[in-house]
Amino acid sequence: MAVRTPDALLDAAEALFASRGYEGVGIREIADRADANVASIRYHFGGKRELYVAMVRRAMRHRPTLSAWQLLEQSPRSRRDAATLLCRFIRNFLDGLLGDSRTAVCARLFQQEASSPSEAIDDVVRDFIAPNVDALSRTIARIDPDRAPDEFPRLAQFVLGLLLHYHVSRTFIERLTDAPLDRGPNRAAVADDIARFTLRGLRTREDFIDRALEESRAPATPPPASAAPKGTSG
Amino acid sequence: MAVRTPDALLDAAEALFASRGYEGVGIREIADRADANVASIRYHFGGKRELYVAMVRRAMRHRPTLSAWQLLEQSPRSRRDAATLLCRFIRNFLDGLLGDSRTAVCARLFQQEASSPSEAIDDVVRDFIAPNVDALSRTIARIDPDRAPDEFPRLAQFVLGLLLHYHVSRTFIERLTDAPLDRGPNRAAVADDIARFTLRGLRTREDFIDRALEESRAPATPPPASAAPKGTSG
DNA sequence: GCCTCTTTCAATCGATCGATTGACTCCTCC
DNA sequence: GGAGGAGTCAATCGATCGATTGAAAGAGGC
Repeated sequence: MAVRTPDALLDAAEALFASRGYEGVGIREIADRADANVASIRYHFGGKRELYVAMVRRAMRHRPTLSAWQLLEQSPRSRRDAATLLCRFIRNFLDGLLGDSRTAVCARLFQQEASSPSEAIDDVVRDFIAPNVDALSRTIARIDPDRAPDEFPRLAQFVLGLLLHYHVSRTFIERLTDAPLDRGPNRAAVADDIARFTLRGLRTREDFIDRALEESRAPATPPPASAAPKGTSG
Repeated sequence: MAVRTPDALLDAAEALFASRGYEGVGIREIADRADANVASIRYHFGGKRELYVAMVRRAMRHRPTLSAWQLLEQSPRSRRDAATLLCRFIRNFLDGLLGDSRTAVCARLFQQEASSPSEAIDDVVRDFIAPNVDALSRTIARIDPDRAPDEFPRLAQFVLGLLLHYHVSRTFIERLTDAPLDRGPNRAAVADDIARFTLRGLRTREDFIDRALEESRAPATPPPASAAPKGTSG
């Protein structure tokens, strides 16, 4: 057998719960998708509820592997570098959010936990939201440092709000504009506009904004020199 | 009898579906809350699904009565007036969203329709989202007119994203900051920061921002003189 | 071979779901 | 007073829900 039953159940539960919600999915469908027996859910997890909580916890623990958030682990050395990094993050995050990646799944679970919290909500905050808001706050502090320290988390929420809106309200936005967010050109234009709007909100000089947007389109590392910023395990 | 059974069913359905979702509520609970019999749902609407759709349609048709959106029916005569109006709208909208008003119910239904659309989604777009985005776009066009016309709807989405984020992610934001958004001071601070962030994103002059925020705290009509801008039916 | 522990499986549990029935009450019109 | 439609009601339908059972299958130790 390729994967053990508990993992297969968690995978199936993640896909189904994320797309149709807790009440919208029955344990039989989960078991079928996982090629397992219904009773295996009770055997391995205790019940439907416990499976859901375990699935959310696991999904949130996978946060460090999401590429957009990895970007924010860098420490930009100047305001301009920080602005470039933020542009890169915004584009990367939006790509993950509107594509079919794990970011979208996380966002959907995030949304469900927000509207009806489960026992896993503490894990969602601790393992996912708090670290991400921290990292975003730090980058923002580099861009617009002349603020009281307690302002940065709120500004981080603003950036998150702008981005998540295109996930939460995607159905409506696509219906209003008749422009699908699936493909590249429209999505890239949205990312650019969000970046511009955000940098202006962070009091970035106009010429910095243009340069940051341009530099953020370069492939990998922000400036040519300096040590490689990779901090992941491998 | 105070209200007719169909209205009582719609009222009960609105409260229950908005808070727990379509799958999370049974028709018996709806009927109980409405002091009606289960069979009355089938008799008056045809079934659970039809009741839900009728409820959403009715809720969206009540949009013009939401106070924040009424504000945007004004036509500000200057950029500064427009900025003041936007500040007022942001504060008013956030108050409705985080309070217990009909705005919050609409937002919750909006959210559910976005994540799993029903047959009522066209009505949501036509009766609620499109007019509101239009009104917001027009105000934004007054504040930052030197843009291509197709940019304004997107900027309106940005404002909506910033605001709705405090509804969608409210659970997490309150847990992160340990500051409840129920009462006034914190909520007002959030509204001020959103307004400042937005106006900067709309390239408003800094001295205009300060004055707009200050003026927006005045009670009713923006400037002292001029005709009363009320355009509602009554 | 035999015992033990883990895991899987078909079958079934009681509860609840939305839908539906047929009798009953109430009001109106003739 | 009686016919007829509108609306309400308790009761029940089959289906599905999550939970649970006991037997069967597999793996490892002796």
